[in-house]
This record gives sequence, C-alpha cells and structure tokens, in this order.
Amino acid sequence: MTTRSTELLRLAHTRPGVTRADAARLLGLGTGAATEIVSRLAHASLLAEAPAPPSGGRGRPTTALIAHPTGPLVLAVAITHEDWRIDVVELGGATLTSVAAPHTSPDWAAVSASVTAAASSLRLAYGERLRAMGLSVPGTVSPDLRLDASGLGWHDVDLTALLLADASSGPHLMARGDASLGPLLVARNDASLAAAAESARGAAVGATVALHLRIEAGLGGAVVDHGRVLTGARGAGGEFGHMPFGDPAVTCPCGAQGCWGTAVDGTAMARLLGRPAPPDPVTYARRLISSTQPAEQAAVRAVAATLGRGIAGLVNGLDADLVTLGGLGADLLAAAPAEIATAYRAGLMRVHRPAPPPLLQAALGDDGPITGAGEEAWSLLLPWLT
Amino acid sequence: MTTRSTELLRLAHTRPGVTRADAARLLGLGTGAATEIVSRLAHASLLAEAPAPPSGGRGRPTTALIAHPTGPLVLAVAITHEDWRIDVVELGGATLTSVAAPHTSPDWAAVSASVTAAASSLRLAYGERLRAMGLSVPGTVSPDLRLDASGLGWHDVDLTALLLADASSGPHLMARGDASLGPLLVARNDASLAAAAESARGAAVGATVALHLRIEAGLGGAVVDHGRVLTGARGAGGEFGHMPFGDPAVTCPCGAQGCWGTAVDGTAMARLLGRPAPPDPVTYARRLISSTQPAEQAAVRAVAATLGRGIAGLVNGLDADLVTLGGLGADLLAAAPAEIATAYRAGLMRVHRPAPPPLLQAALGDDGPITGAGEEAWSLLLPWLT
DNA sequence: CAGAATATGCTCTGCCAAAGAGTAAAAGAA
DNA sequence: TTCTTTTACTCTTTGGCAGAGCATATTCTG
Repeated sequence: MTTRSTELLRLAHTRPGVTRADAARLLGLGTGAATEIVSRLAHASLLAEAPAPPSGGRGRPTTALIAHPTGPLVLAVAITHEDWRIDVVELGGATLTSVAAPHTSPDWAAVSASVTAAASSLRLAYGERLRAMGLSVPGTVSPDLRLDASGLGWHDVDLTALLLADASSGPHLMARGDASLGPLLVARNDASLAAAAESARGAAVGATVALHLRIEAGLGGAVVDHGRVLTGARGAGGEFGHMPFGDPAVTCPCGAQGCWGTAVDGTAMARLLGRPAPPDPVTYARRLISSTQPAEQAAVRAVAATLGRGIAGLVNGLDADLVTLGGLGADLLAAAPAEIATAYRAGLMRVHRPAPPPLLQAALGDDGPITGAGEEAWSLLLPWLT
Repeated sequence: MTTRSTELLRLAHTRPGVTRADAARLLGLGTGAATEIVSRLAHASLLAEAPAPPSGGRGRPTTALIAHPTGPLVLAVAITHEDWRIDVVELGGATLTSVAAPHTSPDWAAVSASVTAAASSLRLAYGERLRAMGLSVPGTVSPDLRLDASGLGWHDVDLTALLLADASSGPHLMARGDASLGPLLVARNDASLAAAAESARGAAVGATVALHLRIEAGLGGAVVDHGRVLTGARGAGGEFGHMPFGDPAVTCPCGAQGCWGTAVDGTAMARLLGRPAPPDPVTYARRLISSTQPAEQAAVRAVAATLGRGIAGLVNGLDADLVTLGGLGADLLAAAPAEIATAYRAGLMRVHRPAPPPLLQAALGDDGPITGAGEEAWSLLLPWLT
C-alpha cells in the first residue's frame, strides 16, 4: 500500500523477530505511524506480533514482529543435477514444509512433472497463501526465464511453464491485479542464489561487496554489491570459471582456452596426476581431497593454489571485502588452507595486503541455493504485498 | 521534499530537455500533480520551463524542463597526473564555465592550492548556487575520501580538505541542515568516473551491464550495473589491470605476478620489442600505435590480442552487454580492431558467441572522468534538493 | 477562415498516509 | 507505594497526489 509499510515488512523479513519499537526507530517512524502501519499490516494478514522478548530494561514492553499465521508464503525450489526440493518459506525466512526427491529420469520433462506435482500438492495444502516462487537451477537463466544447462541436456527450457501449469487452478502467484506484469517467479543459477543467501543470512551478512564462489561440476559464483546480486545482462553473471586464470593449453567445453574452472575441479586433479578424466569429477575430487596418498595430496594442493591465485585476481578487480566458498571450494579451503592462503596473499595487489578480505566457508552449505531461492522470491514478492 | 519531485528532477537531469508532458507520462503522474510539482520546483528555483520544442503534432504545446537560471550547480573537478580542470555543471549536465591549468609542481600541496584557489574564485562568481563537488583523481579513493596515487607520490591525502578549505566562507556544499551528514563531496578514481559518464551520457547509455576499460599509465575501469557504478568495498573496484591475465613471469609494481595491466601498456610493448622500459609509457605507446614500422606494429598487435583475450574473460565473468574502451584502449581498438576482435571472440564462452557484446570506443574521450565527476556530484546532490 | 480534433495545462475536491501532540499502559527503581 | 522510563494508542492536522471538469493552444479539415 505504501512505501513505509513495505519497508517495515522488509525489515521484519531481513531481521526476523525485530521488535516493533526497534523497527520504528530504524525507519524513523513516530509511535503513531508505527501503530497505524502495524495494525494495517496485521489486519491484512501480513504481520503478527508475538507477546514479547524480555529485554530486561524498564518501560512498557514491546512486541516482536513475526510472520502472520495465515500470511503469504513463497515456494523455494531447488533443482540440482540429481534431485529436487521444495520449501515453503514464510516471512522471516523460516521453512514450514519441505519436500524432496531424487530424479527418476534425467529428462527435463520428468523432472518438471515431479516438481509440478509436488508444487500442486503444496498448493492444495496452502492455497492462496502461496504467492511467489523462487527457483534454483544448475545452469544459466536468461532474463525471460529460459534455462540452459548444457551438462544435463536441458536447452532453452521455459521455466515459466513450472508456474503456469500450477496456476491453471487460479490466479495465484501472479502480480496482484495486473496479470500483464507476469507471474511472481524468479529463477536463477544455483551459485548466484547461494551468494544471495550467504549475503542475506549466511557468512557474508554485512559485507559491502561479497564474492561467493561455488565449485561443483564447474566453478560459478556471484558478486553481491550492497545486498544486490549482480546477475549480469543475460543472467550469465558470475561465471567466473570461464575467466582465463587457468592453463592456456587446456580447452574448456565452453570453447575458450585457459578457463579457471578447468583448473580447479576434479578433472584438473586427474590431469595433474596424469590420469584420464573421471566420469564424475565431483565425487572424484571429494575422494582426492580426503586422500592420504602423497601424489593425490599434491594434486589437491596444486589445485588449491590455483584457486587462491584466481580469488586474488577477482578480489583485485572487484574489491570484495569478503569471499565465501561453497561446494568443493569449502572442502578445498578446509583441506589445504595454507596453499590457498599463500597463493591468495601473493596474488593480492598492495592495497589489499594489509587486511586481506577473509576467505570463509559458506555458512549455509548445500542449503545455499534453496535458501537464496526463498530470499529472492520474498524480495520479489514484498513490493506487491499491498 | 517528496519522492516525486526528486524523480522529476532526476528525469530532467538524465534526459535534458524532456518535455513536461513526457515526464508526467514517464512518472505516471496526472496533469494535476505535474502542475503542482513543476510549479513547486520552479518556485524553489530548481527547474524552469523553456518555451517549447515544436513537436509537429496537434494539441496544446508543452514545455521543456530545463535547469533554472539561478538553480543549483555542482563543481566537477578532474585532477590528472599533469593538469587539473574544474567545470561548473548545471542540471542536465551542461557546463557553464570551465577553468584548467597544468600543474606547476607535482606536489600535492601545490596541486591542492591551485585547485582550491580556482574553486574559491568560482565560489565568488556563483555563490550559494554551488552545492556539491565531484572529484576525479588518478588513484584509488577510500570510502572516507582519502586518496592514494602511488605513481604520483600522493599517499593518504585527505580529499575533504579541498572542500573544507573552501567552505570556510560559509555552510555551502553541505548536506542541508545536518552537518553531521558531511559535505556533498564525491571523489573517485578517474576510470570509475569515466565509466559512469559513458553509462549516463556516452556510448553505454541503455546498457544493462556496461564494462568500461581505460588504459593510461595502468589499466583501470569499472562495471556499471543498471546505472550503478560498482566502486568496491574500499573504493578500489575496477582495478582490472591487476587480474592475472598477463604473463606470470612479469612482476607488477603492485606486488603480484601476471597482472593484465603489465601486458597491455607501453611497457609491455617495449618488452615485446626487447627494449628497456620507456620513461613515459603512455606517450611511448601512442607513438608505437601510430608507427608504420613492422616490428612495432607487431608489438601493438600482440598487445591488442592480450587486451581482447582479457576483455573476453571479464565479459564471461561479469556478463556485460557492452564494453567501452577509453584512453589508449580506444587507440588500440582503432589501430588493431581485427586482433582485438579475434582474441575477444575466441575467449568468449559459448553462450556469448552468437551475439558478442560490442566493443566500442568511449564516446566522451578525455572528458569522461570530468563528466563522470559532474554526474556523480549531481547524483549525490539530487536527493537533497528539497 | 471557421470549426473540429487533439493534446496539454489549470483548478478544485477528496482521500489517505504519516507527523505530531497528548494520553494511557506496563514495567523497573526508590 | 510512588516515580521514572519506555512504549503504545487516540486524535488532529498536514500535504502530496489522483481524478474530474474546464480552459487553452495548436494543427487539421473543409
């Protein structure tokens, strides 16, 4: 309905359990306006007040702003190369329900059918409370929500179909009152969403410019600048794995030479060991990272150094003040912290040396992408909540 | 005073000469509100209406929104390694006055004194109309406005002094009514400001994610995402010259190895020719770029290829939809377009190949930094104009 | 040249979000 | 108990803006 209402709602989302008095102070609202806005939001079933958290100080106790028990919800959907999962997420980020299953077939049609069926049953349970959907996928998503995941054979898939199939039963999940604005669906690369999640609720909370890197089959990531995820012009932002920090003699499946991603994954470790490319580089890399065999440890350390050098380059160019590592990156950081740190520091330009931006493991682990999907869905929905 | 007024003012700035009717349509204002807001802004000496641009169609003619003849102004200041310049810029970006002079001494004290003196005389001429200052400097600027320009020997210089010395005569250039908000001064790296200028009024207008690169003594630049310049956490964003796209055997003055900047400047050309490092790499590079000697042309082409390959890496990682080149980069693009384009295309990942983001010369040339300084000063000032 | 068509600007009324002042309530401290 | 502190509620006022209706200025048409 108004700017201030949305701001208050957003505050209740980003800082779950914030007290009403604190919220009013943060927004610069008078007590009158706070009363007005909170009661309006409560009446609209958008916000509720919990009795109180005892603060210890004197004065009339305030209340905590929490999600309304019948308030709006979003679906957070994460599709990986091997399974899918749907969370029902309320204001503040708490998950009410979670369903998941492995893929029965790698075909998109089968995956799409499973996800749509699960979403429909959640629709039966939650009805019109479901107002938006956030979707994490292992590939790049164009601005018109078409997915390309070359490794999985999913090409030019229309992701809006996931929502529209579901919306046949009613006008849910649509921008209120104006269908021309399209459905409230946000779909993104898993690494971008993990970055968003780390910045909103993970290890990168409070960072000015956070860089998140995630190694799985390839190397992806995203930059989060003042809370905004940079998704690029075509939705292909954060493909840092295709920056030429690697060996120029190696040709990447993307068509270029020297891609960093080809130098920090399981394939790179196999190459260093003189072995053929493993069929499942992720599992292979995990095994090597926990190996005790000297040659394999050396390969892991070499890859770790390449990772550290590349991170330094990105920090130099982007001036991030925090770097979080997810997927295999977190494992590498745990297994070879010294190699990564040494190469990282050596690659930093002078201005960053006195206080190198910390390298941290992602706090949300494998939940990063789905958490980010929920966050982005809420970000999309919030301005539409009257 | 209100959101809509500021939006209208911003529109009048970003699209100089926009008609009143168009502006109302773009902001979704009714004619009543437009009358109200425009008359309020005109009364506050912030906006004026010019007779009309003949549109040809029928109907009552509208007016063009222009800067008020006694409205607020900003100072755009550009300090380079050899000279300084100050422009007085009105709403809409037009320059009213420009003063410039070469440095009499490379010492910061001397430079600062010259600039302050010139600013003071402009203050005498324009008085309280001067409300903000934008400053372009050849170095990195920390968030608390301290400058480091290692090449010039300017270390940890407090740039706010430029403003405060000037403000002793009154409360000008301060955030209105609340001095704790600090002076309305924005200071940035020249390459970042050139990027802002290209996005606002140059070759990158309308780009979703624009990448600007500027080669002079080093290689700098910036990413502009949806009109916002990414300055990094410490003001050192856009130092793409220190990403390791170059020869790992070359050590950069920054302390790292393989910095891209060491592979695309005049020093790199000299190295390729087996010559000692030139004292003035910029002039040297300019001479080689226009040389007809085969060996020198070959060196230029090699450097151009390295530039193209690096740009491809950045485009892969950042998903820019437009790249602008300034300084020597523009000269290289003109001198060796084929080499740059070939290396660029070869380095792009597959998704970008069908429609490679265009590489363009910066439209504003050497005026990029000072234009950007004016733009950023206006961006800073606009929300304060009641 | 006169009227029609069209686009725009102005005036007036009404609405609603929010600020502000004053009052009431709920807790700790003396 | 009584005072102080902090917060919430009520009521009034303000101001920006939407909307309807009228006025105005230009081009088109006959």
